[in-house]
Amino acid sequence: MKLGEGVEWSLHCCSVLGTLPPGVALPGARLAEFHDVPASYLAKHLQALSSAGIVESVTGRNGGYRLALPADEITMLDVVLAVNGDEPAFRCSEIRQRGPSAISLEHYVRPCGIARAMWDAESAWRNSLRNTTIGDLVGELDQSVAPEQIDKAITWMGSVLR
Amino acid sequence: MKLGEGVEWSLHCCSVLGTLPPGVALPGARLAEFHDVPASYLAKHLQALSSAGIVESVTGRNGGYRLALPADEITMLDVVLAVNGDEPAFRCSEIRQRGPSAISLEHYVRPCGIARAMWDAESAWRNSLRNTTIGDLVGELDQSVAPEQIDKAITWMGSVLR
DNA sequence: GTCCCTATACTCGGATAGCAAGTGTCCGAGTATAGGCGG
DNA sequence: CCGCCTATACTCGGACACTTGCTATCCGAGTATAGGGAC
Repeated sequence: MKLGEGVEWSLHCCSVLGTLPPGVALPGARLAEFHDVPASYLAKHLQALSSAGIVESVTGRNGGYRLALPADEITMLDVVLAVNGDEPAFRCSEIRQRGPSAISLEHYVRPCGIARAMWDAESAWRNSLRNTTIGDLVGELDQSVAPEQIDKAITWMGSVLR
Repeated sequence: MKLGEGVEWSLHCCSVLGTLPPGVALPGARLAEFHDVPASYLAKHLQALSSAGIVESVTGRNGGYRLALPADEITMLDVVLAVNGDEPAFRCSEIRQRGPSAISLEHYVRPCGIARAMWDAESAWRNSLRNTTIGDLVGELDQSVAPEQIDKAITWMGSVLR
């Protein structure tokens, strides 16, 4: 079980976009510069976010990305699934239907206990992520980020948005 | 986020081993045959379970694998972590310490909200898996497996264990 | 001064290589058993 | 008939190829803007 690096980047990007004034877009290249990550690769994930309807792209000059919904209506789960794919982590291959003790297919009506337990665990994981929105992340930035860094970020943002 | 196939195999193997009389060992090749999976590859995961102290190997003729602990003392989480690695799925690369708004290292004392939320979700996942033991899985086999299949499995097992 | 047109520069989007990890396989080291031999 | 010894066959354990998916990159299509020119 491993989560791709793009998940972290995407969540940070959404947080940044959530701090912008409504309607203002930030280019992908600027988002990459702000986080010091490869711009070309970040673009791939921003594309996924765009396809999922989480961010929307503004083309042309002074274009970029901006949140497609209010920050409070975007959950962390939405972002994670958009970037990492919405397939469940555990996939039951029904190996109980194979081997020397297999019986006719019609007897397998109830999922096996292993699959149920794994899916329950994944539901717990998803529910936890569903309980935090991008708006929550933005709201607690002043608690986890030093004021000095916030000032620098605001200054940089002002020079970029122009 | 994707869980390797070996996780499923390992959990099923532990369930099977949990049904055996105490002290009896089942060779990896028979476990593979019972589940109809590649024996050579399953051996790799059984090795991991052995290293983790979940199963113990009995060498030589009539050897094989058996649970190293009572089935009620082995949680699903133990098995999953042994096979899939115990690294957290989400790894914070501290990208907030990079880019144009970075400040001196000493200001980053509290983990960022994103990492905290991701870790909380993973804790929920782990806690859920911790609440189910191999013994629980064995105990509910008669609810999720048809009696006919149980009979066939017992018959096969008897012919193999000799 | 105002409006329109064009060229520009900037944006996103998808198609294209490189690499790590999971997947699959193999052969060698070690051991408990089965059978034969001697007493 | 009983005990010992040896050869065997079977076990696990680690070292070696292959495939999938994540990582990283590039170039082309499209558009809002900026500037210049005409009215």
